[in-house]
Amino acid sequence: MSFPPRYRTPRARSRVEAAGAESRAKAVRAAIELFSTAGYRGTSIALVAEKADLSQSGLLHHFPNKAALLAAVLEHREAEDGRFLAGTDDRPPLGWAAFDALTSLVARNSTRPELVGLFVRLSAEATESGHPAHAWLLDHYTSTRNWLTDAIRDGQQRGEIHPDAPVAVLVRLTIATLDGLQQQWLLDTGGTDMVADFTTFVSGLRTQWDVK
Amino acid sequence: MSFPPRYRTPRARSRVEAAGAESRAKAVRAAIELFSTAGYRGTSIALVAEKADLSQSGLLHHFPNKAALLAAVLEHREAEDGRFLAGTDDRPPLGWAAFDALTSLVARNSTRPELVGLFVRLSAEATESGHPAHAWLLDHYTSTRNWLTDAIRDGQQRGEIHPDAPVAVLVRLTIATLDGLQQQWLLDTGGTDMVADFTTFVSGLRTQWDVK
DNA sequence: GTCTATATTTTGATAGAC
DNA sequence: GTCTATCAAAATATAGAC
Repeated sequence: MSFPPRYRTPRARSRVEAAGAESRAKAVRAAIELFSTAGYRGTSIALVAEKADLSQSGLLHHFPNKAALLAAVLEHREAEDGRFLAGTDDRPPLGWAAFDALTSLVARNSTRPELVGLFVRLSAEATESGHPAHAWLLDHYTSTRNWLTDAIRDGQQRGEIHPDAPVAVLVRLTIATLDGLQQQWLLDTGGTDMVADFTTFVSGLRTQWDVK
Repeated sequence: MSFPPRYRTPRARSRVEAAGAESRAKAVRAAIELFSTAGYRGTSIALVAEKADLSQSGLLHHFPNKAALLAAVLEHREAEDGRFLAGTDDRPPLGWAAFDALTSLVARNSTRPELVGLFVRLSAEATESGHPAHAWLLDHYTSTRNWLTDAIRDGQQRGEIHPDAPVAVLVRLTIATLDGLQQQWLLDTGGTDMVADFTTFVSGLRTQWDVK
């Protein structure tokens, strides 16, 4: 984990605590909205506070500083993702099914421009090694890459994906496609269909590396 | 053009003008370096000035404001690109040759992390409609898309690329791949080989859509 | 063309009352 | 938990001397 959890594990709350938690959650939502359009650097905590109907100090009561707010945002995002890719089952999708799961993820993302914006902007910002989300970003890419690598390898072992498929390259290309499509989708005035495009990409992979 | 040119067209300069132009160019170079790591929003003009061995006001003598500095940076980038994709010939590469030209571009980029960083960061920042580089970014994507679209269509007409190839989708996927690989390349500690990955992508396209 | 000095705003953060 | 008041630092920009 790149950021230590600042939420306590859920438990029964007194009424006062519940009110506080609500403000906090409101602040996180506001931060997501603003970070996703102006980025982390581009949004002031004052603006987040305003959007959350709090004073600046009221906001800073919940987070020691701006970086902590970002940490909470990232945490929330991961939680909302809720291990989406793990599938509704307990078992993660493997082989080509992993690509289907990714397609579902794209479909879901295309209804959530805020989350896409958040990710695209933070990904670019946090490439810098000093950025407060740098560790998170590294972790995100590493785990995504590992997950997809394992899925493809499993497909090869089960004779579903061709053994000659260059796994590492395909993993990087797939992730690149996902990221790049999001970038274009954000920029476009609604013209591009991420799902259709990614589907085409996947079917290209299949025609080349499917064992049939 | 999204930004009006602020450089005059080259001509003979007096010695005083030459000194001024040198400071200006130095500032642009410094700005590129800083924008490419911390982004536009993340770098102050004071820092750019320092890196260019100028006072802040000395820098602002050449550019009315920060946005103008950014405009000069973008202009410089386009100039340095020097219509790289147009090829060394007078004629732009068409059909599969366009993808070879893109591969060359990737190879060139992989020796210039500053330019890649600049583009990746600005692309993400400038997705926002209020950003000073927003128009530039739109223009950049539009012209790239048009160029590649025309190249593929030409390949189809000459019987080099399969007529059933979904041109618009391939264009978006190719651009997405380029952008996404740059993102990963920036993040990585030197592990990924953009050129090799993109080459694999292109050969995938060829095996699927080449007319042979 | 370049500098020093300064004005103005914005930002992140703290202190302390309620 | 939330607010008002306040601070110190940083950032953009301008004025005017040289």
